[in-house]
Amino acid sequence: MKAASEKTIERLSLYRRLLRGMLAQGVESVYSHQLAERIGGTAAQVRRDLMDIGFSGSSKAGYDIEALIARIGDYLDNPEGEPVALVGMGNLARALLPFYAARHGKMKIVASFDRDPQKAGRVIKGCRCYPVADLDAVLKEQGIRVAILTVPADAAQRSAERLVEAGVRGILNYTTVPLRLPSHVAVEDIDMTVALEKVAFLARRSEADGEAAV
Amino acid sequence: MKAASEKTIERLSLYRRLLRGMLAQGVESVYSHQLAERIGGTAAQVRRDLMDIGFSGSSKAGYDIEALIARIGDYLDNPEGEPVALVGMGNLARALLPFYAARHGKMKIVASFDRDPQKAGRVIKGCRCYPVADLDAVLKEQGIRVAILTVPADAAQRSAERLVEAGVRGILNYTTVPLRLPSHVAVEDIDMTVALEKVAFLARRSEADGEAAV
DNA sequence: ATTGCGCCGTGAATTGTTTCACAGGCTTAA
DNA sequence: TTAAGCCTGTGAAACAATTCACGGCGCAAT
Repeated sequence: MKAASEKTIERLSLYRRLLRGMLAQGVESVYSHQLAERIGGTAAQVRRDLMDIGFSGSSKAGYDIEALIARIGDYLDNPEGEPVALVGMGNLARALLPFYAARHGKMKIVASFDRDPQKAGRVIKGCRCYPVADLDAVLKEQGIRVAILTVPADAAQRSAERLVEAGVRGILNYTTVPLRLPSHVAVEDIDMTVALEKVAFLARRSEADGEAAV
Repeated sequence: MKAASEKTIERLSLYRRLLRGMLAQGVESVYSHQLAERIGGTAAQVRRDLMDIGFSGSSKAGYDIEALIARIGDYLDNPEGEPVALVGMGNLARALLPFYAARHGKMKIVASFDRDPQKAGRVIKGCRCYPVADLDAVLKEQGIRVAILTVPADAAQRSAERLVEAGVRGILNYTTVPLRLPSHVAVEDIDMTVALEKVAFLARRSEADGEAAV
């Protein structure tokens, strides 16, 4: 059982979400090919992923869903819980908040920050918004090590650096700026512009291929 | 010059954005290692990507920024322009709209759709919102082949299928549901939950590694 | 019992992506 | 005009991820 790859991590998170849904519907076990079909992958890949985290099924009933959810939790989650900060309380952040707030489990947005003094001090959608000046204090006090970055592009790099100084070790970057940070900080970019251009390109390309194949 | 990989497509889109910024600042040319530094990659990778689209620089001045932007445009963009539909006018969509509206170039959100009759018929943030019943007609009339999906999870699969029936060939999926669609349809998932869990996990793992290395 | 079937676990092969490393070109300087 | 330096373009090597393919197990049916 060697360290799972990043791709595997992503799929584990996805498996868990699907499994929770299945469990809620009363399903108790699942075969690799069933799970594969739901995520749009192959059965071998599912088996490989679960092998990577040392989880075993049986040839009879496949994988026990409840046990698998638990195992994925053991593997992915911080047992202490994971407090998260939301930095930059703009429109996007406000749309994201209820989304992440509805999460079950360990991950929880416990504080937000904004430059605008109008916002700071208020409680927005159930989340206390602090002025940026308090960033260091709040993060340290609450032991926050993961942040979601939704500030305007021109503030991105600077904000990220402040976060790292305040002890943050993982940043989910909704900004369009590629962050330059020390390598011990994990950054995950969600680049909505790139994603849209990519899908448009692929749509065109797959159409062209289709024609070519006729 | 064989077909560029998906990873390369993503980077091309990113290069272009950075190059536009550089050009706006009066920079006229760039070396592969400079571009690499900005995206957090290697010089060899940049050169390989540009080679893939048949773009050449010179050893003297590196790559001509203006020409490179143009070349990437030729490669990625639909010369006819690319009208895009936004399906599901919730909070997230409203936050995304101004974001995508600010795009330069070919890509443009020209119509949105919502189940709620209150929203349909209105113009929200400069984008006309139609009732879902008109989906087929509007998409065909405007020749829309790319859509951004921001409906609630329980409507995702069904909405996606309707889009495909109406001629859509690329979907940017903000939903948490993995879509099951014919393989000629390009789907790009933006899974915000998975991304957050991943970054939290990587943050913890890299910390653990750091300790282990001491 | 014994045979057949379907599924898991996994080494090996394959496919895809990144990095290495160097030839060749242009430029500057002695 | 020769030498040195820095950059591009690119085969080849290295690395990573996915898929293949088969042994083995457990159940069901004959």
